[in-house]
Amino acid sequence: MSPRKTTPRPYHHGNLRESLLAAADELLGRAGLAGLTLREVARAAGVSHAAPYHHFANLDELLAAVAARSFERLGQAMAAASQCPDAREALLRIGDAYVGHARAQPAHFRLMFGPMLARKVEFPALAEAARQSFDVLLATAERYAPGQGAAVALSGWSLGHGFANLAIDGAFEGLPVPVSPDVAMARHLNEWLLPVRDGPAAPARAKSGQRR
Amino acid sequence: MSPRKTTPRPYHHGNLRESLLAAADELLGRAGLAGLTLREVARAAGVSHAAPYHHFANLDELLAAVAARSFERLGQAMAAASQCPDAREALLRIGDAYVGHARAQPAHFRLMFGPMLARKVEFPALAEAARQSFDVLLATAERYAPGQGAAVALSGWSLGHGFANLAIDGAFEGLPVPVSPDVAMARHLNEWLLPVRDGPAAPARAKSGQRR
DNA sequence: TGTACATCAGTGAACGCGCGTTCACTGATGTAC
DNA sequence: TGTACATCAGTGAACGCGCGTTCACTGATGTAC
Repeated sequence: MSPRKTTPRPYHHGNLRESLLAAADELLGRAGLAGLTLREVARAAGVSHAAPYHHFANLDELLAAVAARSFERLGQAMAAASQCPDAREALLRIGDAYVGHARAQPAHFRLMFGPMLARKVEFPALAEAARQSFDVLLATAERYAPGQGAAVALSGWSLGHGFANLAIDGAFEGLPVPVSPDVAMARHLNEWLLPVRDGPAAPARAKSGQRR
Repeated sequence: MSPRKTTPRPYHHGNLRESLLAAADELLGRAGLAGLTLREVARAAGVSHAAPYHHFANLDELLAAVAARSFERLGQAMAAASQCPDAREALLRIGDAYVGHARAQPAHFRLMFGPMLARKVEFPALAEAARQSFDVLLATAERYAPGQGAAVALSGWSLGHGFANLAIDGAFEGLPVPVSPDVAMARHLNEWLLPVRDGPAAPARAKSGQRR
């Protein structure tokens, strides 16, 4: 058998778009947001740095695609969590999934809510993926507190999002209180936000914090 | 009177460090985090781009100093809000100050919780300013719910921080629920988190969301 | 009060870097007949 | 099944950019005597 030096890379890749996205995904986790450049992605995918331009108009478009994919994964995890029959527990598990996602892939999390999200009008796939994630949360919140789903969803989202960001940014380090930046801690705070309900006939919450 | 072309800038500036910080502060608001470069700061302060190196070892040190100043301003606003005799109202006002600060200076807010905070060990002034802000919150939370200050503080911080971030990142735009990314909305969610207490003898909250 | 001198705080040229993007090109693929 | 040709998806050189940082320098300031 004649020794072939290296497997000759086919001139035409076949599925470079997917390969680029996969490479970008991996690179984002390894090098962070600042390390996610077009040239570095091309390098990781094993093609010349000009090749990506046949699949993405520019860097922003690739970033938006990576962000959209992350949102899809998050949405799927949240949807799975929402299957729990008990609405309150479902909300808590959604929170677990959210914070878990942020902690497992902090750079992805930052990208998802970074400058691309503000330009979601330009990137329909990203906007759609983000909306679907929110829909899962909203539906479950509505199930938990009929008629007050929006308030519950926004409170829970804010709390989970804030905790996740503070955790991955290291804001909790060195604080004079016992706090671990993990999912268990987030759930504890989330439970605080979600009183156990008596059942379908439970009295609705007061409008403006007048409950006790 | 002989027409002097321009007021001759003195070779020695006198207080360049302060001028650089002020210029950086202004620039951050105008050009965002990505626009905050050493060269641009020097330009804005009217000195050569090498001059800052006599006052800051490198870019990171300047960024950390700007972040520390922002934290000091936030801490002062929070401290003022905490003066309210009613502890619950004081907590709500601290939240107002927090979200208001984020909305008024989103780029500053991002810098404060950005990569510099994770390296707070290297920047004592930043760590100190951040800690003082948290202390204000913690003390007020403890006043509101003696013995449970930490949980209240962390819940409120997470909620306010998450809301602020989602608001300035544009995450609320286009959502299928009525939500305005402003201080009033944040206060509404915060009230949800903080039940009205009966007084010093009010029953303590259940440990794990068992209240209703 | 003068003077010599060390130190301080600026200047401007220069370095190297990696980036996004463009361009002419070329090899591979698909298709009409 | 062959063949001519259009289109597609790569390559590699090149452009210009602004950045952080370094360096030798110089003018201004402060101080010892």
